[in-house]
Amino acid sequence: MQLATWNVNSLTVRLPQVLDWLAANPVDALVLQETKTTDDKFPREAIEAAGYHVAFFGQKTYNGVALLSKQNASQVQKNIPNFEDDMARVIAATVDDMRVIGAYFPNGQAPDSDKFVYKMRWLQALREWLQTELAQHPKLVLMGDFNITVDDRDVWDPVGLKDTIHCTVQEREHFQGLIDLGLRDAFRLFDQAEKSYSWWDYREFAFRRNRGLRIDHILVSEALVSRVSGCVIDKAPRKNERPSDHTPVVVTLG
DNA sequence: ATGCCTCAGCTCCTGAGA
Repeated sequence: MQLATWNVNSLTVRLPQVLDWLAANPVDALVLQETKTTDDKFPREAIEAAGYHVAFFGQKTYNGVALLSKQNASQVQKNIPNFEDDMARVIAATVDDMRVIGAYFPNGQAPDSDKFVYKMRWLQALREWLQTELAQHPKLVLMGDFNITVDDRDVWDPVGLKDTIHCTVQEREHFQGLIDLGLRDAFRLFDQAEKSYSWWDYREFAFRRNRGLRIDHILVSEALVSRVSGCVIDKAPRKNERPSDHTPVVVTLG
């Protein structure tokens, strides 16, 4: 079984790439972030025609998430319960025997901004909700665009970007808070190439120069760790014409 | 360079992304 996450930066623009990628990588579930489309315009038919069930939760212009799955998804949850939020950032569902959560974490903009304050509040609410989710669903996968680098290995220039957005101590403490709930960073369960990233700026030939960040993650609960047989970043879609700035991350479970 | 790309939209500029 394979699960994947991809921030597509507009599903309207990237739908053909998503369908092509699924044809080549028929994963059992795929969560998307930054669909940037309202639910009435969501391309449900095209995705169902590709053999996937789909649950989605969007808004105009910004944010928006979706969960595609070969098996039917039940108990669909949109956003964090009991956390007031204007933004469509979370979609969760039960697929097979697993709770699958796709999330688009707030960007945060800058450590001294109001958006950073919101990011901290959102992270705290996510952690509290996940604690209850884990109690109900010990087999749980949290994946998406975290907008957090876990440590300096995830940063192309850790000196120059020290304490900047995605690299602050506060963000990393929140990431560790998720780990402390009993989750593991699937990518680091395995030996990986140095300078492995999941996002590259569109500017300054950042992809070609591999000036990137690893901010897209897949966390698996302890109950699933023994089943995880691999986790890779698929850089191929970043080489497409009109690529997303993010590329998919894929985990394989036995 | 508060820039460099890319996307959406109250679209020919602006806000946001990371």
